[in-house]
Amino acid sequence: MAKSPSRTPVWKSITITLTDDIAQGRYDTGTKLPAEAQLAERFGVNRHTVRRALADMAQQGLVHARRGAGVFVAAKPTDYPVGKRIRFHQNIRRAGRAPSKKVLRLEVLAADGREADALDLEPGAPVVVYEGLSYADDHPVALARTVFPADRLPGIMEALEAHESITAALKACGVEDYTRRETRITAKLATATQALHLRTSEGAPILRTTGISDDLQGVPIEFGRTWFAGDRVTLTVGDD
Amino acid sequence: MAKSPSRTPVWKSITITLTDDIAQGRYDTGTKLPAEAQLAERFGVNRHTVRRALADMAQQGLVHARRGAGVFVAAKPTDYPVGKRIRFHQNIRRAGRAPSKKVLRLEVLAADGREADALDLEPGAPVVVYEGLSYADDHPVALARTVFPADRLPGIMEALEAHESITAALKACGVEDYTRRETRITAKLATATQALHLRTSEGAPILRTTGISDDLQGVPIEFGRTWFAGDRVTLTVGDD
DNA sequence: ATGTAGTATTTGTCTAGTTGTATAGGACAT
DNA sequence: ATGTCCTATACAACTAGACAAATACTACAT
Repeated sequence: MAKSPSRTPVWKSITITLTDDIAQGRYDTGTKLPAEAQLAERFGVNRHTVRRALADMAQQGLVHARRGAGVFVAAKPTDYPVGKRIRFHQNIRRAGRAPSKKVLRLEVLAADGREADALDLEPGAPVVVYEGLSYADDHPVALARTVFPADRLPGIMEALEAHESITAALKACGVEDYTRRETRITAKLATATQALHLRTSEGAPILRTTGISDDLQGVPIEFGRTWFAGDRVTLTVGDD
Repeated sequence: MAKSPSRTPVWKSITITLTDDIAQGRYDTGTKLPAEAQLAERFGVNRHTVRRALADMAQQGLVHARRGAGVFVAAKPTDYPVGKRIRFHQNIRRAGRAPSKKVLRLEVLAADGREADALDLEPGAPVVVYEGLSYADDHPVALARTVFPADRLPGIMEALEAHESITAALKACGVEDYTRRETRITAKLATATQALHLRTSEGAPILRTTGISDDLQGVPIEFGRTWFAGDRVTLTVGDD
């Protein structure tokens, strides 16, 4: 007897294959996928199993089904440029999609060791902790936890609440421009809460970026981590 | 049977009985056995005891179970010649069996790098992707994924749909003859979907051939991979 | 050309049946 | 004591078939 029968459900492997087909551009945005019955033939499974896979993809916002018409590709995995100038709203808009954000947490705390180190502060200095979700076309793309030096950016808390983008909030605090000093990227597995926010499953692959941004004088003004749903986002590095 | 302590386990006697039933032709190859629950009732044992017997028979390659569908009597081994002239229908017919094929997928897509390289095309040029199952006496023998250059073979898509064999379809597109430039053979483990198509189990050994065919002028007209159920197919090389 | 009716196609939903897996426990031989 | 054989129960994963509902397509009358 073979040792491991079906460790991964069949429907999941179908999800992976179809998601890859879309990511590779074999099915473009807006085009119709083959009918469920045809996909069932192609994969050698019952139609219901294909439906299970498509339902999973629909929940992630990758496809959208219309009864009687077909299943259509809703969105290609988002290309997200990582470089010196990271501006979420600009990036998403450039991809022809509607950016928005939701504040999950906003409070003033004392900086811990690593935060103080990254932001060049005394340990225990007040920092504004922002946690939020970023959306593209109402689909969650990124979960971010960002720390700002409170004393260096008076009014940042109110600005973050009022303005739609972080760039706009920083500008309201007198930061005309800012650039990324460095960005580190690693792969993680989604925790339960991360999965909930990013509308993926616990244990799904996650891209985590860690970065520090400076203002034009080279003074650090932001230290944060961002988590991306790995199967829906492609980080691109290089051209900037 | 009084209270004599049976030296042979119950499950083994079930194996013997069922194996004999198959050998006697009471269950033909490809047909479904009664459900495990019914067999359990017939033998007056628990379902798990029947499963133990069926697992033993499955390991011997006598039967094959499909979750949700049933347990089926496995097909007999097939010899499959590999050489310069590979013609599935001819090969199968020569073995005294009835060939047929089923189209699983037929789409026009953009060629990826390897496909373009193999077919001597520009990357992104249109290719017809064909995926199909080949049968001998209604038993799946091979799972094929073949890529044809769309521009070089006008009408190939309709021809593949209409004609019973690939050779016939190519002839309809003006390809009188074609030969294998090279064939590579490796062993793989069956993925879930491959196993479903070939009626074997995930993780079972699979023979994979990769090949390119040229027309009489030496122009590549086909690049494809074919998967065979390793325990049911013997590839033969040499005489041609 | 245009609207309409009919047909075929496609997704949504439901019910039922089958195998795969996990857990728990009793009987029995070595 | 330990492992094998068998029973019992429950649930997950998948198949199978049928029908409803929404849409797309085609032929036809005007």
